[in-house]
Formats: sequence, structure tokens, C-alpha cells
Amino acid sequence: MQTRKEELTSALIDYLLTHGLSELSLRPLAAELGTSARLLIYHFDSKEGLLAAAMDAMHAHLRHSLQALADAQAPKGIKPLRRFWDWATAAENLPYMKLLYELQMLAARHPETYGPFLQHSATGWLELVKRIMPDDERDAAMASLPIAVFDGLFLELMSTGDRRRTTRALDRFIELVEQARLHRTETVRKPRKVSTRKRGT
Amino acid sequence: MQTRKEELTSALIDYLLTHGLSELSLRPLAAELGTSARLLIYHFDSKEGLLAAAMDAMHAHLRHSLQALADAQAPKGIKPLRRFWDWATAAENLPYMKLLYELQMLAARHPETYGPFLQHSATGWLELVKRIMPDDERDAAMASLPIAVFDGLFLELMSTGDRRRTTRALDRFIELVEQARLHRTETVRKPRKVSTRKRGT
DNA sequence: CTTGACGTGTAACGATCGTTACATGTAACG
DNA sequence: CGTTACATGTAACGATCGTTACACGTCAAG
Repeated sequence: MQTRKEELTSALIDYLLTHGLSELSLRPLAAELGTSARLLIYHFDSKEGLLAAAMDAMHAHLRHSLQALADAQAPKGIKPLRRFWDWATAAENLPYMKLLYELQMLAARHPETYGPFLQHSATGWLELVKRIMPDDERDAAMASLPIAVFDGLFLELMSTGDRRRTTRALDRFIELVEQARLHRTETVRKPRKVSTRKRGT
Repeated sequence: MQTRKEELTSALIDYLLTHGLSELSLRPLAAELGTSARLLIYHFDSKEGLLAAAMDAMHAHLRHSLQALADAQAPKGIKPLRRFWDWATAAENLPYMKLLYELQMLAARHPETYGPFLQHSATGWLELVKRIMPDDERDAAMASLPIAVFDGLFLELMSTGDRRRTTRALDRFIELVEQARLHRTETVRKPRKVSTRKRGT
């Protein structure tokens, strides 16, 4: 629609990508965008509207980029979880993912402020990751494990910037799953006491 | 030393535990503590000094509580990672861990503001977790994997509050490691092509 | 030419921020 | 008693916050 608002939204995203959400203020933002706080309110109605537009754009970028990943046919050697990791840590997506995680953390502590921007983030995560696990006779807990591994390693990547080590750790996890699957199929039918299962609801 | 300052520090911690760091303001805080912003500055010199005292107390609590865990002899059936998880998610420690993770996230985006409060958080984490992994012929990446699993699951616990599922997922991970170790010792010496290593830069 | 929507600049509003000035109260100690 | 250190209350400072009032310019449509 309005080209001016879209220009501003795009510049706004760039600003948030580098400065984060938690200390956003209109006047410094406007100064860096070469405009004024007055104009930001004019175009976005309020700070909340401005954040809403930015978060929408962020979600849209991630959804779009992830769709592109899903459309491309998977290279044969690479496991889906690793492929997802490569996508998330790619230069074009990493800042967006950082912003998404920051939003998630802020929303956990201040849902009244940041909760509204948390549109259902299963942009594809879940469906994509669902097919990662053997999914054999395991339950939902097993399915959430790769996501947790991803989250934890991504968190560490954000803190340390050590992409090499985090990527290796992810590969280790993938190996672990593979080995466990092999082990499970080799020791064929000894039904294997699963110790900690407690009979969930 | 000063009893008054310690009283305030303790009440301050309780406040931060429930309200978080990112939106802390002196006057609302003082109101809930039954004192005034004037007094907070008087005792802590500045807002930064106040945060420093609070973060010190937080780190002290965690260090102390973790030491107690280390001193108690480990129950035989429970894996160290699970034991650490149980400790971290216990009612008395969970709010402190939440606060620690919040600090970590804020420091990642605004190191100039929150970095100073990030005293070397290896209060025992690392040494404790070091002994978790088989540690056989594996490298540092493998050692960081349990920490990442812990982080990811803890993150999810914070967001969803679903302690049951996250705990189960942790148990799944432990099983995975066990199975992989079994598999590795059964298929004794076939050195196992590690497929996905790519030779990083 | 007039109208009206869009965009913009200047300036201010009231609220809240961290912080400080100044006065005062209390209690231990010489 | 007088002094001194700690603690506290009342007010205000200047800065910054999100937001608004008001005026002005541009430019296509009638």
C-alpha cells in the first residue's frame, strides 16, 4: 500500500535487528532513520503499532525464508535438523532469529507488553522438525528434544558467537540419534525395559 | 555489615525474581519494598549499584545452593544431568535460574548495560557437567551438548511451564547417550566414518 | 483555482526516569 | 550535653519518555 510506511518499516526492522527490542525508544530510532518521532507516530499510530508492524515483518521474513528452504529439495547427505540449523544461522536469517528469541524471552517475563507480538511461531518449525525424529514408538517428549537441542545451541551461539563449536555439537547430537537408532534395530526384539516411562496422561 | 542494606537486598531480590530485570524502575520498586527511591540510592549509590548487589546475591544463592548439591552424596540411580535438572527446577532455585537466564539474554544484546553483572557463571556448571559425558574419545563439542540440551529444555520450561514434558525430554536425552555408548562398546573397533564433518574454515 | 488528503516541522504536554539538595530524626559515644 | 554517624522524608532537578496540537507545504482531483 503506502510506500512511505513500508520504507519506514524496512528501515525499522534493520534498526531492531541490531539494537534489540528491550531498550527501544522513539527519538533515537527516528534520528537513525532520518525522520522524527512525530512521523513514526503518524505512520504507526503508537509505539505499540510500530512494534506490531516490525514483528509482523520479522515473522513474515522468517516464514518466507523458511518456505524457500522447504521448497528447495533436500540435499541427500544432510540431516533435516542440520539443514534447519544451517538455515537459521545463515547470515540473512541469524539476526531475525536472534530477534525472535529475544522477543520470546521478553514475552516470558512481560506477556502483557510483548505477548501480543508472539504470533504462533510454528511458522513451520514443528512440521519441519516432526519429520526429523525416527518417530517410531516414541512420544512427544522425544519429539521436543531436537527443538531443545536447537534452542540451547542457538542460545550459546548468540552468547559466544562460536559457530564452529555449536555446529559440531549439533552434529554430535545427530550422530547420537543415529547410533541409538542403529542400536535399537540391531538388538532386535528384546523389548528393552524403558526405565523412566511413567505412564503419562 | 549493615543490617538495613541486607534487608533491602533480600527484599530487592524477591522483587526481581518476580518482576524481572528489563523493566526495573526505582519508584515502583521502592513502593513495593515500603521505602523510597531516595533510600535506595542512599544505600546502593546508584541503580547500577543496586543491580550489582542484587546480581551478587543471586549468584551467591546459586553458588551456595549448588555447593549443597555437590556436597550431598549422589543417589545411585540418578544420572548427574538429571540431578542437575532437578536441582535447577526445584522451587527454591527455579526463579533464580530464570533470572540468570534473563540476565544472560539481556547481556547478549546490551553488554554495556548488563555485561558487568555477568560474573563468570561457571559456578560449578561446567565442572559438574564435565563428568556427565563418557568423555571417551570425544571432543569439546560433545561436552557442550548436555549443556545445550539443558539450556534448551530450561528455556522451554520457562515459556510453557510444562515441567512434565521437559523433564521427560531430558530423560530421553540421557537414554540416548546411554544407548549410544552401549552401541559404541558393542561394535568394538570399527572406527566409524563420521559423515557430516565438512572441514570448517 | 479550490479542495483535501498526505506528509512534515516545531514545539510542547504530562508523565516518569535516575539522581540530588536540604533538612530532620534517632541513637551511640565522648 | 554535644558530637557524629546512620537513616529518613520532602522536593525538586534536568533528562527523556510516548504522545499531541498546530501550522505548513505538496500535489493530484474536482
